[in-house]
Amino acid sequence: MGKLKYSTLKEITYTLLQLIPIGKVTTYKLLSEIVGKSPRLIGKFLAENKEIIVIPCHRVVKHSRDIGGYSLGIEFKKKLLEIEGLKIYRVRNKLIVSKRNIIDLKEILELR
DNA sequence: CATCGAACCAACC
DNA sequence: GGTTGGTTCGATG
Repeated sequence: MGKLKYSTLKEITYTLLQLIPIGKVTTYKLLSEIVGKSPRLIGKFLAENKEIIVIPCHRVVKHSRDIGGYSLGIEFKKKLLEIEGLKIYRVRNKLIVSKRNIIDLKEILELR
């Protein structure tokens, strides 16, 4: 996805988020590979997300499986994910999601 | 395993 | 031009 403006890329990212099933998460990196921008920028898009309800930005974690950040606090993010059925482990002051819960949207979209 | 620095890229100042 | 993000990766101890 080459020459698109910031606001368009952001909308695309938000649309992709809607495709993540409840009980699954994806990562900043996997999203960045679809959008064609840096994971850092994907994080920025999510941080600017105001529609916390309709746009499920809590379903994005770091590629290291660390739960990552959340504008309403990572404890709340943890709670939301647990409500959706994910198991989250606390490993030495880090919150980790298990690998089988992480999906790559490229597979759903058949982008290969 | 923990810490660190660099790469990342558009917005904002 | 420098700083700033809900990040990542490789190097180092």
